[in-house]
Amino acid sequence: MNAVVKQEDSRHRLLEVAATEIYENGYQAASIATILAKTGLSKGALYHHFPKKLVLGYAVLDEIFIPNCMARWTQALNDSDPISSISAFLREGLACTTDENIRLGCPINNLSQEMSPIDEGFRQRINAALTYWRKSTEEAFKRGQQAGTVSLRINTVHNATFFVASMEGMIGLIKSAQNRELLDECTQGFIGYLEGLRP
Amino acid sequence: MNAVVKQEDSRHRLLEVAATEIYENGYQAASIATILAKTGLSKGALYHHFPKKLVLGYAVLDEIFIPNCMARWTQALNDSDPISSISAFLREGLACTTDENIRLGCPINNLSQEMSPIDEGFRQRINAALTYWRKSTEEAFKRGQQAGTVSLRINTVHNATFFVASMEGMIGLIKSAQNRELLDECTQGFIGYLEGLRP
DNA sequence: ACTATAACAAACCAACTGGTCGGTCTTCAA
DNA sequence: TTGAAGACCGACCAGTTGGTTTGTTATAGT
Repeated sequence: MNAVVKQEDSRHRLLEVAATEIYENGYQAASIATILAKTGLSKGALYHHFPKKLVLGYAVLDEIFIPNCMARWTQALNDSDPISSISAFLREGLACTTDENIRLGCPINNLSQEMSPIDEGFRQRINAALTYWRKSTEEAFKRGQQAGTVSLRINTVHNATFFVASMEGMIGLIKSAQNRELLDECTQGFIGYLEGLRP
Repeated sequence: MNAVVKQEDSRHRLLEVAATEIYENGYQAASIATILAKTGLSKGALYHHFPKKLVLGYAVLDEIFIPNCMARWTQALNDSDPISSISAFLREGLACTTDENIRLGCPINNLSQEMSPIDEGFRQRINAALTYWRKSTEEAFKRGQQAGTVSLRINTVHNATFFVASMEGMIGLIKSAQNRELLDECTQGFIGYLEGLRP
């Protein structure tokens, strides 16, 4: 019993330390040695739970990054007035963005930019997450159209895709600017676009 | 004389091979050994022209990536109807985007995401380029307002920032999707947003 | 002709990379 | 009591990393 707890403990600790390490340095530059140092575990422990570094990377994506993002988003969408709720989501994001978030951006987007071209496993996982994000946004727009809060003249597919792209782009832009003001400006431009989707 | 030519030759070759290597793998994962192999030059040659890998990286950014991007953009902007010219730019981008572009995205954005958090030299260079891009877009919007082709009710700063963000985001999104159709959808959503900025 | 210097070449280096392997300790079922 | 398996340790490995050093060749200025 205790052994099982300890196992789950070690696996979890490995996963979380690896997540922050990958978030800070990217997957390729994330060093197994430093992950082990920060967990206090040994190489044997890591390679007992994960056969390769790649598998550890996939696990971080599947079990930490993607669930985290999805939770926050789906929670913000169940509404018949998506434009308002998304705007609120943006404003809330503006408020609760930490300095670390500004510096490091979105973990999924980071991995996407780094790994998509060179590893299919990463790419497919990230693409699935982004596709889900696009689809759920698209459905939110459709619900808005039915409820009369979104213009019937807009194409929900196009705008959902553009929305997700802009979202990732905004976070990325802030990363190189490292400037909160710019995040504010961009958010206002973003909200302006969203308001333009009303009937 | 011949020596000078040869020097410029070697430096240039180094720079260009390094550029494609960095474009493919990112800066950190770009291997000096493979760059040398592809140029046919020796380590002595490289470290004669560039004292460190970092300096080579900066040079690639300063002398290849940034000029390339700037040229294409400023060329697209000198117009009193920026919305039309930007839309045309997007449509042209849609048409002339190679498979490699789809797979690898925008070199500057790649470096931005990878290096901004961990190296100030990269960050400042990229930020300067993006700032220039934002400012020139903002001025294009202003010119449009004076010419009556852009609504006076929009905030040019906010929308210029949002535009640049969306641009980078779109390229990034396509990278993980690796899907031309999605680029088309996103472009249409993008153009829809731009059209909404008219009076 | 002489010399200084630019332009390379290539052997060499310490540090680090992800990954392996033999062994140890604990837990638990038979 | 015994045996098997899970959990973990840490020495070890081959290969790679960016970077240095020593040496050679070619060219330009004097």
